[in-house]
Amino acid sequence: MPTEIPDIVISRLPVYLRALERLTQEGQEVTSSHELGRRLGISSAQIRKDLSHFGGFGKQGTGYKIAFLKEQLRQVLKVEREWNVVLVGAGDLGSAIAHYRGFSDRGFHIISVFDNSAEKIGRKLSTYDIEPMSQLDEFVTEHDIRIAMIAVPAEHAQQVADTLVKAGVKAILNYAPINLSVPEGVHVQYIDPVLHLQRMTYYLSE
Amino acid sequence: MPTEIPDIVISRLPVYLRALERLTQEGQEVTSSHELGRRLGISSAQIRKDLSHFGGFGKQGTGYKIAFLKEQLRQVLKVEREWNVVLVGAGDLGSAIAHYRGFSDRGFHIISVFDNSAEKIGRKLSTYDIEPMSQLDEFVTEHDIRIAMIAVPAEHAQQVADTLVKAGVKAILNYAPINLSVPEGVHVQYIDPVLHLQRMTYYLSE
DNA sequence: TAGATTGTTAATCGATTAACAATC
DNA sequence: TAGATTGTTAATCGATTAACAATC
Repeated sequence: MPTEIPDIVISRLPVYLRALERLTQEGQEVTSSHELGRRLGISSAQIRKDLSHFGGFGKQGTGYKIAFLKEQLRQVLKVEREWNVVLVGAGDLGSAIAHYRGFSDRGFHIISVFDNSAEKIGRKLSTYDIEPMSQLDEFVTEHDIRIAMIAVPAEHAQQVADTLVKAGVKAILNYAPINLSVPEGVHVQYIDPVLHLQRMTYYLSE
Repeated sequence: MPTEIPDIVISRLPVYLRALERLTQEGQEVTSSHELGRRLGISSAQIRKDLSHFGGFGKQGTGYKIAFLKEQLRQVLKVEREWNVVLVGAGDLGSAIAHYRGFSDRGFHIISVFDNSAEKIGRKLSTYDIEPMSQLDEFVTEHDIRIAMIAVPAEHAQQVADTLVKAGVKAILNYAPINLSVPEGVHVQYIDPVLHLQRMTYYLSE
């Protein structure tokens, strides 16, 4: 059995992948753990250790072929494929998310948007028709959706999450400023920009 | 001298604060490390240990008075005051940020928006006039701005960061999908939603 | 008083780093 | 071959957890 990879290692792989993509854009074809580490502010030892969990991707003396390493990381992370996701919430925040190009550029396609406000249902949000929440369950099941984004007010987020999980969603990107409780096996990541700002003000002098 | 508080402790305080605000909304006045831990999926010991870095905020036998603890955490984090921030980048992403209410609701006020596109300058973005990048330096200096948000394309982000730092900014919330290099004493937090999605796909079965 | 929960110390656990043999 | 850099093991470091005396 393959030994369990620590979550913290997995969480760094997308950062490595992003840096490698940047290096490619800059026209580079080979890199080393030292160069990558310098760019990311991480020790070279950590990068080598992290990568070694998945195999030997480099060559002693020369480093890593960027194209190859990128491909390997994409496969490990399962982002070499395209993913369909649903977005729940068509308010200010949902609207911003729906208009953001970065998701489909990088393989995550929003295929439907849901909201419970009678006046929004049927209207367009970016290129999407806003669907009623009552159809969320059925839609997720039928399209075998694994990933959802929640952009509803905090007080509805848990209930939306429950519906999503019941319908089979296994990964939730939660923009509501609240911790969700989900069963084992369901993954949640949080985005709350204010929280990031609050992590920095501590260090600011008067 | 007060012993150095680990960054990881600081990074959890806003999460505690957010949970306490939620409890207040639900009408609760007192809580315990156990209850908080259960809500957040964190051990009660960790919460007590984290809080104890800053003083004894609770009472044996009864727990923590929420209003008091919130106030203490706000002061520790320096979010009991209001902060002015600048936003650089008025594209899709910058536009979404400018329209987002959550920042000023929680004490972070965007007071100006900058972009380098000739066609955007002078136009309105939400309630803001878009200013030319050439005035960024002067504006930051004059208004003694400490916090900035970067929402420009990856290839310009480092250069924007350099300008900001030179003008005196000490905290950057970076939405561009690239690692910034900044001098010691300048803090950067990153927001890249795709990266969060990529941290979950690893765990999804075929 | 009895029950509950804090604040803190000591023990455990896990992650990071240092170091180096292997090898390109 | 000499120089460079990987992959990996062992050592270090730091964070989390367990446990409990103090005390409300």
